[in-house]
Amino acid sequence: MTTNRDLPKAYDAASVEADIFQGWESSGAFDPDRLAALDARFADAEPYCIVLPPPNRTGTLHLGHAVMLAIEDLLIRFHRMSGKKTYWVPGTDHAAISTQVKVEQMLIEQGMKDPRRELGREAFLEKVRTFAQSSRDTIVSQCKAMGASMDWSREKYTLDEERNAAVNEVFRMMHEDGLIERGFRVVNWDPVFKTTLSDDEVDMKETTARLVTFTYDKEFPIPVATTRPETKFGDTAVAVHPDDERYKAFVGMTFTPTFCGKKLSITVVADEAVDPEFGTGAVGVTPAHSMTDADIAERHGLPTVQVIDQDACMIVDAVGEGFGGLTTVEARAKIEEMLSAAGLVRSVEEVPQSLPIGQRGGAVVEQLPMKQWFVRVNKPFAVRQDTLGTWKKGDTATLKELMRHAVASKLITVVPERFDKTYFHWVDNLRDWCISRQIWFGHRIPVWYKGDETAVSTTSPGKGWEQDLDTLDTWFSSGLWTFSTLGWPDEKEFAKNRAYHPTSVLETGHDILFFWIARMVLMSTYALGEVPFKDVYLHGLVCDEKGRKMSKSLGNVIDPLDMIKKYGTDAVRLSLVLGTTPGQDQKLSEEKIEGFRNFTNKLWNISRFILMQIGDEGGATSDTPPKPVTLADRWILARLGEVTASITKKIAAYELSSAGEELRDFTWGDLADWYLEIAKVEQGKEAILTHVLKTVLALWHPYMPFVTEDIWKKAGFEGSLIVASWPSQEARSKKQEVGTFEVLRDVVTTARRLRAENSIEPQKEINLAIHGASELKDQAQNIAALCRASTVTFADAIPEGWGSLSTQKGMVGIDLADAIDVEKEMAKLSKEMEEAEAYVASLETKLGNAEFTSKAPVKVVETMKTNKSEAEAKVAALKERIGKLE
RNA sequence: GGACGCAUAGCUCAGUUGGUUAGAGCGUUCGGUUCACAUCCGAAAGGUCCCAGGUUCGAAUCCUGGUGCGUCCACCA
Repeated sequence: MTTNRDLPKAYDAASVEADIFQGWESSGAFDPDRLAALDARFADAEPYCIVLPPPNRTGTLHLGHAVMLAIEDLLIRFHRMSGKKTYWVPGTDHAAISTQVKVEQMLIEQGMKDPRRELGREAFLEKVRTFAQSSRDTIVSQCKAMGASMDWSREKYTLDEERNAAVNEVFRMMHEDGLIERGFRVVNWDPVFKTTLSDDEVDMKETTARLVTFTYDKEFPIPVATTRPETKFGDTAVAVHPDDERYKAFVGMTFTPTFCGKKLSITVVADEAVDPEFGTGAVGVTPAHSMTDADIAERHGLPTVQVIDQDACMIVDAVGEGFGGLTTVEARAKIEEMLSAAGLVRSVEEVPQSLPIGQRGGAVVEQLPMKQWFVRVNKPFAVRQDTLGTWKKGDTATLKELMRHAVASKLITVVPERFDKTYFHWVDNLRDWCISRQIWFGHRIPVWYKGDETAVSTTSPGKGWEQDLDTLDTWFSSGLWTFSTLGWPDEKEFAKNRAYHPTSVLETGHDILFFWIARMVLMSTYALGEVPFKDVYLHGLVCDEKGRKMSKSLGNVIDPLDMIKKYGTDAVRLSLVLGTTPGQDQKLSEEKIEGFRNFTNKLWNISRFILMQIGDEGGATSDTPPKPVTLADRWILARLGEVTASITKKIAAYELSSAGEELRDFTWGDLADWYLEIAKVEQGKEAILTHVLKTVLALWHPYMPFVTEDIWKKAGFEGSLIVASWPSQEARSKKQEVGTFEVLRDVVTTARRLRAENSIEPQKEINLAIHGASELKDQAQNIAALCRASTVTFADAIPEGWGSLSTQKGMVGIDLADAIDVEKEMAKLSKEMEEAEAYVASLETKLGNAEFTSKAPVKVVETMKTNKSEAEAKVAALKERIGKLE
């Protein structure tokens, strides 16, 4: 074996990462079917599968994606090392409207006025496809830069042929089951992009509006209030609360007022939805332009009159003279003017209002009645197969019930758990899902019409059939992602991958719970009768150091690639995983990344030191832990076992941050600061050092794959770390060893403090006396080295004239060559004694309390007793010392 | 309007079923040319665990109420 164990002084991530990644990829470690060729233990291994939440092909990856990749890669690497056959499915999302809008805006910036009209459907789509392709290339290279160990040879795309087959099949099935229907209903309409939007694609923007209270005409008895006077041409009723005494007499009556030159037919209806406290307690009902009004209209069988068209203009035929063709805003002003002139306005006030805004383009969304395709979430249907262990084939259920049950039954576990509630709330309030879009980029609605749309087909279209021009909501295809990527509906292909579904975990940002997670549950429970994943892990959003969302307009965006170049991928990954909590938004600063760059370098130097100790020939490479010789050996091996067991448990429980922090504290605080320092004194530790290094590199690998793999190779360890075995968690209950070592630490730290307090030059060697830690008698050599002492004596008392400090249960002293300030020394010791006595007293009180000793667990009482005797020993030592000084 | 989250050292955050004297990183101060590392080493200072009650032998932790900040959902015309 040729090794090059002379590492440079500092780790240089940029110079090695690309090669390391290349090595992994070509080795086949990312491909579940090639793992067995790398290590036999994968041959009949349990499957572990994550589907990558496919990034949108709208540009480049941001820190949110980086978090996702860091966490998923961590989980994949952990499970791969643990011996699972890991399959991380990569892919991208066409993101229909987002991508189309983006390209449209780019073309407009390049000088086109109306790109869609100018280019036509095919030429425009070609532009979109070109953009999507280049975006995809960028995304793939960014994923690789993050070290993501997914198999790009199996890449999927939400808009490729196989996924289209899945989309068409699910559509066909749902249509057959009556779950997808075409209907004339009020939908969200974006008048700028000229497409419908789902409820989830509409945001509410806080503004103020003029609330006008008026009557339709002089004779109409009930005043109503509105912020949208222009829609009032479409009013077909006035609704009041059933218990409202003011209006009871009018309920059931129909009036025919003339509103701004147009004759209306207004029926007064009683409906629970009306709040009698608000405004006049009466609502003008406009079924065509409000979903809530549409609901009221349905309950009372009221007609619908549309007054606004798809350009957000008034419809000529439906409105009063002079209004046809005006925009809604123009019409609004004109109506208020006319009402006012006619003396019909009771009051006008500014009120806060939430305006519906299209999530992508920012246009004010109109609610219009249109003929569209809907997924019926509340409609009972006969399930196609045994479902979720609860419904037998043929049983009746609704999609909403399936969605609810998947999580309520704990078939899916959500981390953090509290998002259950959010999910249930969303599911319970879900309305039918409008899935047809009037944009061009996306899956075509798989429906063909003949004649005057009288004949409809969802399968093979013949001659004379025309396909629906609309496309599907992008979430329809992403909802199928967990199984469409595994080959469904192709039976042969899906059979090959069957063991991977349900996938192991779905990891994504909590902001996407409704859009995506819920829809995957819907699709999977419907089409397969099973959940799409067993666990859901939701990470928080990445904000800037002030807690603000990163955005281009604020100029606070941190580009992951910049950070990777500057600090290395491992540092970026650590900064995104450690110091975070699932579901909790995190603040990220460049300083944080820098701190973790320092840690990667620390690990590098720990390795460098160990490799120098081992030398080119030395060091056992056997996996069985070597025999410890000294206290420090026993301690480090015990701690290593403890830490391995603990972080294994934590990672399995998704406590990724905590596990990483524990490992960091061990690596830096135990291994580097103590064990390696002692190794400089106690020679001949090649075997243990090698074992510890191998174990630590393996434990760190899921978190920081590059530096660990680099060291592994340079150390000449066998094979590739990516497929090395996860360290065994052999239980090592060596509590007493750990305890004794803690005493050593305490003594050394106290002696160092004593040095610092007395301003003893660092190079100067001291004489050290230790009182009350006789178990350390065989550690004199280590203590001497760690404290820079020329002599170490274990004494019953600290000699007079020496400086001293108390330890946990005794004292240490150093020879100050009679340069001691007795008064100062006394003051210091008295203070220490006071504190120690107070502590003893408080413990005495507690231990003297019969209620405490009888009710508290034995363990707690025992620890307290130990503490008390230690503190008492300390007090005794202090007392003696003070006595001497006096 | 509803739901959820957060509030602990100057800053960012841990604190896992309630249990010793509440921790870490960064920052600060002091000291360092110790042959792995100054991207480092040693030491120190720094806390009314948001407030008020309650439960308990015992509360940062559980309960009630309040305050401040944030997120999501709904939305009153």
